[in-house]
Amino acid sequence: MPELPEVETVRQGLRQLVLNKKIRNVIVLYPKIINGDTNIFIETLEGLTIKEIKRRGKYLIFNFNEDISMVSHLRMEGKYFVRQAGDEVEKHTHIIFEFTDGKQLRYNDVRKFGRMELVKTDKVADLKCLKKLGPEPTKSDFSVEDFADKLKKKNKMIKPALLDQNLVAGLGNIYVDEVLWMSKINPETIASHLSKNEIEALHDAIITELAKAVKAGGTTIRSYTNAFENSGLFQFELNAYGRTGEPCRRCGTLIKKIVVAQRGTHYCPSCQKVE
DNA sequence: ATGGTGGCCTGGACGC
DNA sequence: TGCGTCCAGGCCACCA
Repeated sequence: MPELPEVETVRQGLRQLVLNKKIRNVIVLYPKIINGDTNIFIETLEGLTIKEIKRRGKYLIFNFNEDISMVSHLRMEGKYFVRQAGDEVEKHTHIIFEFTDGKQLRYNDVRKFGRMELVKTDKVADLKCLKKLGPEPTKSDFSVEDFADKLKKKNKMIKPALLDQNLVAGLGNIYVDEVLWMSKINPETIASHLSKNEIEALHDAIITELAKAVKAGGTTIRSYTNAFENSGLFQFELNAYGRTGEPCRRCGTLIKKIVVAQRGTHYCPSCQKVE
């Protein structure tokens, strides 16, 4: 579910809720969520304290003491929330981190797609999944020159190219539709065919839109909530995603939904023509 | 190396 | 009401 703005919002909430808490024990109800040996996962975490929570792309990174980190990906519907020991365990809760103060951090995931794994803190950056991530979508990390060079070599459509996390990290189906609408690019345009102006507009839209969505606390379409179980607000600012049949806010043409690379794709057939 | 497909899971919306 | 079908915010293994 969550894309960069939602993961960042979860991170900020979790920092407020569980930073400096010490794990008393870990209960694993659905082991497939954990990459690697479940017993080692449990034994390693017991007695450790959460010192910091970071993010890279859509990955959450929990830093513990003892040079241990946990890399966690929520995929489509993963959520973290806090409960009190003894509270009824809800239906889709798969992992429970019980703290020494009686609070619990619970990982809940209806579709069981999420994954987490332990790694030495100094080896986090070497993880295969993190190594292939492109730059963070910020002014300081995301260079328009590098972006243009990579796009020139891509022979696939721009939508799947942006969903691939190695061009730039953090975009998912919602925000790809949004940044393409914003920069007036048709989602089926072959990436290498984009003009310099289009690339610059796209680059700018990626940085601006994701930052705006972080400020709004992310987008809640169906199930996403932050660590406090609140919805985001960015759905009210969407221009393309989920607006099938509604008028384009620029030109009034009805937003159309098609399938691109097996993903539902929303765009304005007038503003976003293939060049 | 690159680009395209199926699979992982469950539940909600919709049509009959 | 009940059943079947389709769809869903992501990623990886695998194929040509």
